[in-house]
Amino acid sequence: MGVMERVASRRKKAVAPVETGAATIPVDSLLRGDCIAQMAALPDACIDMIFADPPYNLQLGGDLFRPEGGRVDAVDNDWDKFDTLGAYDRFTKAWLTQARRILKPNGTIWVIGSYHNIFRVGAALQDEGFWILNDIIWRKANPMPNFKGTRFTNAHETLIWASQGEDARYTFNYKAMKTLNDELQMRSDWVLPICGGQERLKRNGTKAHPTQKPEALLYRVLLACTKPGDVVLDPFFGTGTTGAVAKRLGRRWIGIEREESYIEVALERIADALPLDESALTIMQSAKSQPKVAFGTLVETGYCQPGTVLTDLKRRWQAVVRADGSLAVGTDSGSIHKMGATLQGAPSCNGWTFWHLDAGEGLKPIDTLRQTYLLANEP
Amino acid sequence: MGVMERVASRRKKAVAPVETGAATIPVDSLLRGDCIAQMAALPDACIDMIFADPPYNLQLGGDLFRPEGGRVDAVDNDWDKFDTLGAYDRFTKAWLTQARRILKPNGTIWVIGSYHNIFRVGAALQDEGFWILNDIIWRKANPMPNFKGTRFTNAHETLIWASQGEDARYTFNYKAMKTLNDELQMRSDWVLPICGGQERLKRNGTKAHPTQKPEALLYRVLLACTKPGDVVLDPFFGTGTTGAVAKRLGRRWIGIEREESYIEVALERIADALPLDESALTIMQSAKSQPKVAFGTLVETGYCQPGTVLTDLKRRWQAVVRADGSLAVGTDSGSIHKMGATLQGAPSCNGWTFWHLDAGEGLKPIDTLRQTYLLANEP
DNA sequence: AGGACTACTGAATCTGTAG
DNA sequence: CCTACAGATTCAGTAGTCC
Repeated sequence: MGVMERVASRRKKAVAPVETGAATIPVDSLLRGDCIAQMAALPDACIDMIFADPPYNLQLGGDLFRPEGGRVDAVDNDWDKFDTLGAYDRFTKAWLTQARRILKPNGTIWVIGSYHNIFRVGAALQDEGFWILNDIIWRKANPMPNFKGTRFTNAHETLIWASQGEDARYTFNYKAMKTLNDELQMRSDWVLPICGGQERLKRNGTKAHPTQKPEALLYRVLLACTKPGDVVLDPFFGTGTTGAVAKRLGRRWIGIEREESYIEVALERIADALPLDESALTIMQSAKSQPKVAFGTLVETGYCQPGTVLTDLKRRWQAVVRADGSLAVGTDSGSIHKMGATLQGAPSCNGWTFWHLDAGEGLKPIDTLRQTYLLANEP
Repeated sequence: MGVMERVASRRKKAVAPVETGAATIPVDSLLRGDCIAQMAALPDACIDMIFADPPYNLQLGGDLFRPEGGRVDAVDNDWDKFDTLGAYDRFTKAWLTQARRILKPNGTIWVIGSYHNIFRVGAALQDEGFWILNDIIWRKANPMPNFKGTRFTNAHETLIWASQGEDARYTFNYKAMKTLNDELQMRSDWVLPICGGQERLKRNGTKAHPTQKPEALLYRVLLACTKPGDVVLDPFFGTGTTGAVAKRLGRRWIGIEREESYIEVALERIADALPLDESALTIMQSAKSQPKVAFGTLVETGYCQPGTVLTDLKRRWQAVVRADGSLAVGTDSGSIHKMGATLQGAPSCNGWTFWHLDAGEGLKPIDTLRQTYLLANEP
């Protein structure tokens, strides 16, 4: 039991806005202008859910070129520029304060970000009194690689889901999530593709917004944590993914956006949005990747010790497993597949079936190790 | 705003400790007591990597960090929350300050946590001047379900990897990670099982430590970001997973722990850990770390005759090798890299892979000449 | 129609050394 | 501090063209 639980349990009164009842608010509409000013104009406790995709404050350096020569089309918009971390924190506190005020006592807030900003946003949420319910990892099926080989591929973004306080009740459609996930509890990591193809909105042939979010992501968020008819506010509306999905799911929406070019695209898009049919929904959500296991994982997890000697079925060659999952044969080394191919003079090779362990009573392919691993570690 | 302001301004001096050279520090050993006091006793810039799994339950460290006199007078019933979050932040800042001081300028720090504390830790890292390189998601293959069905199954933990500053160099064994992941770049989401079965340390039949980390996790961290012989410090040592894996991988370790019951288990465990021999420890090296060969050397030594005609893969251009190792294309000339870049209109080009020899049965990159040369002339 | 091949793209804190 | 330059570096997916 962590400190935050202990502390909040002493605080019995939830520090949350008061329900105002039927205040008149502009639903299914877009408010033009600065999100803090526009939120300030809304009454207390009128929103069921807030979904926010604030600027990430990326702090990119110069141009980045791909290995084949192309230039990466980076986010260089003014709205993502902040002079200091302190300035970003003040901005975050300002919009979170308003968000907390207009959110109903039993409403929840979702915020999405990357490592550039999400830690500051998460700390600010806690400082404001929000109670974190989950952090959710959007694992991108097809992220941009790290072209220079300097870091791990940045293959995910983080969402935080929080209520007004520890004792607040909130909407969580447990059964719907379980159904969506083939009768298994929905986990905190979601595998979804990035937004591209037909879904990606274009203007004059180029992307209308640099960071358009996939509808599948919003679909899951809204389906999990709102009821039909709920009012969903997105203070950083962009091209209106939140509005489009809300409309499709029978939720009401309010968007706030200040860039006229995004507004045009968003309104047109939402006007065209139709309720999704079941098959489209199923496809959208079933980005299940089959479990792939790298040979290196077996080394890391102790299923195959570094130093183990492998051989091919005819015992023509021997290889030693190294700490990084590579195989050493004489002075040459490489992955199980590469070394198998090299030794045979073949263009490719399935290392899983080529390499064998000497198990005393005979050789067995290393694929059996993978099967053992999968048996022990499949959900 | 102090540090935060300075760090946010790009390309400025990294606020980092000074290298002290050969300071005497106690390696491969466990220091008993409070981690802040023990780190304070270590010299500046003596550690290559810090791996930290800090508590988020202040029961472990709270006594030292109760608010001193003259503390913030918080308002109404928020005082306890503010007070306790503040105490956790002071604790975090205190140990991070020491960590930053004892870490070498080109060392890196890893911290693991969950949504209860990771946002505060991440923000504190940035406030101290650390530069986040990646956030990593440990995706648990077999997490504890959410029994009450009130939230998403909490199926991951977050790690942050950071350097001393934006311009700091750091160790990242890119090629080894790529090999470990079946020839694909290692991503920021790591699928690994939780610690259980034989690996889970028991004492009197119950688990010896509530949050023992799997060795596979530390294995990947240490393999990715340290070199053999590096000194790895773990200020929240627990049952010594970091020490056991460091010993296995030929890294030196320092652990700090104050609970006697964990210390006993840790020392016994590390004593039992078997170090891998040097051949198994060898990992795949990036081309970056291979000895450089100038193209001119290949011309001088006869591996490529002056007058040889080179072409790109699509045979769009032809170039003639000159005696000084430069290439002539029409009236223009320059290095293999410069000419490749010029012809493509690209900012840069790797001439070794751009230019090809016509070898009768097909084109082969001139990089194969370099490989041949290296094989024949390496010690 | 369909397969092979090419071109392009996505929230990216993306080089290192010598002079 | 700067500039110059050698040279290392990419995954999954969509769309279009050609045969």
